[in-house]
Amino acid sequence: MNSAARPPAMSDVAALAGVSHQTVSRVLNDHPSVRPETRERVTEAILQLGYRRNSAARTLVTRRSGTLGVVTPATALYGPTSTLVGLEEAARVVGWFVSVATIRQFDGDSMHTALEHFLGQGVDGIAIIAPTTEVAQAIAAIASPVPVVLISSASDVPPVPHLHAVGVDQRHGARLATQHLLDQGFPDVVHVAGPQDWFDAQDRLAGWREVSGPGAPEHIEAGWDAADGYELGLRMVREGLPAAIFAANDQLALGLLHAFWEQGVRVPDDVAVVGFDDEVGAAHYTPPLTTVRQDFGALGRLAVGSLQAAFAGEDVARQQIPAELVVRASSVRRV
Amino acid sequence: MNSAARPPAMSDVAALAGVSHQTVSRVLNDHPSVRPETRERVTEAILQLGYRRNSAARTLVTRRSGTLGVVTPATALYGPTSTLVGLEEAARVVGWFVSVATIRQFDGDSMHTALEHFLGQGVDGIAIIAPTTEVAQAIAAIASPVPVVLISSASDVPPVPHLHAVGVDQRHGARLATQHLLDQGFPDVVHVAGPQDWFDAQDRLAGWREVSGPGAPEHIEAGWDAADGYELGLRMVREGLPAAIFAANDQLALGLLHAFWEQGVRVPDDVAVVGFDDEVGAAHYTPPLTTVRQDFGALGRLAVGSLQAAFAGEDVARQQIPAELVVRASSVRRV
DNA sequence: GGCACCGGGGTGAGCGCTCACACGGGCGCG
DNA sequence: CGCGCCCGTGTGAGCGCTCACCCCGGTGCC
Repeated sequence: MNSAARPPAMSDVAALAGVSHQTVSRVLNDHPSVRPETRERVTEAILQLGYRRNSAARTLVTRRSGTLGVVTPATALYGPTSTLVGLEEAARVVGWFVSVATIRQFDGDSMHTALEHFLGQGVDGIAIIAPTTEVAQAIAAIASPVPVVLISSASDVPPVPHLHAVGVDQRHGARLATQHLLDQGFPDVVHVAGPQDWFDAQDRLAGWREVSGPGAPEHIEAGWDAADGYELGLRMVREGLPAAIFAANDQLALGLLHAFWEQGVRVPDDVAVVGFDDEVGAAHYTPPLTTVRQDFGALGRLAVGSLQAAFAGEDVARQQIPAELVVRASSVRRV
Repeated sequence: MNSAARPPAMSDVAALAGVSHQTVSRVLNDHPSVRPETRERVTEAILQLGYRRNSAARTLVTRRSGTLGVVTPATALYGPTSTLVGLEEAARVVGWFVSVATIRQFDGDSMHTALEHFLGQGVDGIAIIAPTTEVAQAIAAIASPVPVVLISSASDVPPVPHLHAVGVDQRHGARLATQHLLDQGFPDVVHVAGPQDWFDAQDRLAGWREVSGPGAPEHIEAGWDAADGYELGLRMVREGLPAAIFAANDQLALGLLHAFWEQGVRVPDDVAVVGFDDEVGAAHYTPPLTTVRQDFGALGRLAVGSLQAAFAGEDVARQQIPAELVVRASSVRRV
């Protein structure tokens, strides 16, 4: 075993197969003009030596690393992590590696650090699971030599060169949820909105407003956490319950359900609740939660496709994926 | 602007600063013997040119990519995603990049593909969020030229060179949960176990058995999903309720709570429930769930530390982190 | 028969960096 | 005063690959 010494290089394979290093390269890159028997000889030498192409050398000369950098918030939240998984799978299909950087804060500094991190690494493209307006502004301010795709529903991403944007149509999802509640006969629908510096929160609010109309009550702004929903739920019980609530995500809805259950308020009889995300477990909340599902697999594919288009020099418009309503017990009054 | 042409190289910086490329390299690598004024001149040239060190070239010559490969299941499950986040943060602290590969199945083929993927990329080390025995066996069968750390509670990982293992002490956590229920005065504790090809499930079962003793009723094996817990809960209601249940994860517990709530069984009055994971939202289940929390940040640091030790040639034993019990309403009978 | 052309394959340069080593000058010390 | 040593810096090789180009021999066509 010479395992520890130095991994085999292309020249070693070439020597063993009795060809030039260039022929080995041709075999590796599926170049057509190699005789089948030569190809086979090379392939066997590769196997025998346990040869693996050195990607650093390849990257050095081609100036392409085949790596996609993904910036994601440092949380185990359902949306971002699902998006990450979707991205990884889509990237792998087209032969890209995925490198990850998490950020704790969405300020310009963190974003700048993360981008530098990736650019120094030589990624070919960057995807940013970028929820807040602040992030978007930070991105816009940084001149990236590689294409960047912003994954968010941002309806108003500033038009920056190299900056694409894809997302699930949050507004559409919010319309579905709100309309569903209205269709159930609830006279009006209160919206518990997420932090308004998040695009998703903005768009869910906008979708709700489109359907509920100008006469609807004001929305209530909250965070994303179940604790926020819980506090709010308790306050509602004290100050008066609406007929129906559209919560900006499932965690908020979960907190509301908790508060209502604790206070003896029945859902959906006393108040109907709809969430957003269809988190793992949402089908087993008490009661099972009506919510809006996003196709993160499709989202990942869309993001990757968008980057590929960017490489090809195409100027892709913003692309959106429709959302899907999942109706469960929390919004359907028993007859 | 010559931006599109070719990114500036070390030699460009050197020319601008009036030094040799080697001096630039020394500045970049914080080599002590550079005069402060020279250093400053170089630094300024770097800034002026927007120079970024080409990591491919660096990797090529040093044979170190500074990249950690992480293999993780392709799910948004709380445990794996939290571990991933913990790993990324720990890796970044020591200056490593994190590259991710997700796998859908835990068979040897998938693992082999993922490892080849990383080895071809030239990672310096690999962390495997490796839940099943099958994965561990697959790893053991692959000779990796770089250190591999298995992140799992596996008590019986086969001793393979270069294969380290770290984890949260699942058995300890299970003992805490079970003992807590016994301390509350519940005569016996039924365990709803996870899939027994998962290390975590095995160890949680083992910990439960250690405390509950041989006289305890048989455990019930299930999956990891809330749906499994729900089915089981319904069956328990039909066939007879235990006094207390220790579920192998929070999702199972959530399903149980759902079934019980639906059937009018009160928790914890009729049956107490404890979960495992302390997922986001567990504090707002109905009722709030007593569960076992794992410190994923510490886990990531431990894994990274273990790899660093491997680089240093140390032969590190398996390392475990204690778990922590979080008591909430689902297991505490109201007085 | 001469020439173009194409399949199959080889040669050499160079990507941008680090490493080993060389080199000159100042300083301490015998 | 001479020698050695260290500080600060430069020189050149080479990491393993791809790209541009060259070369040779067989085939088809005028």
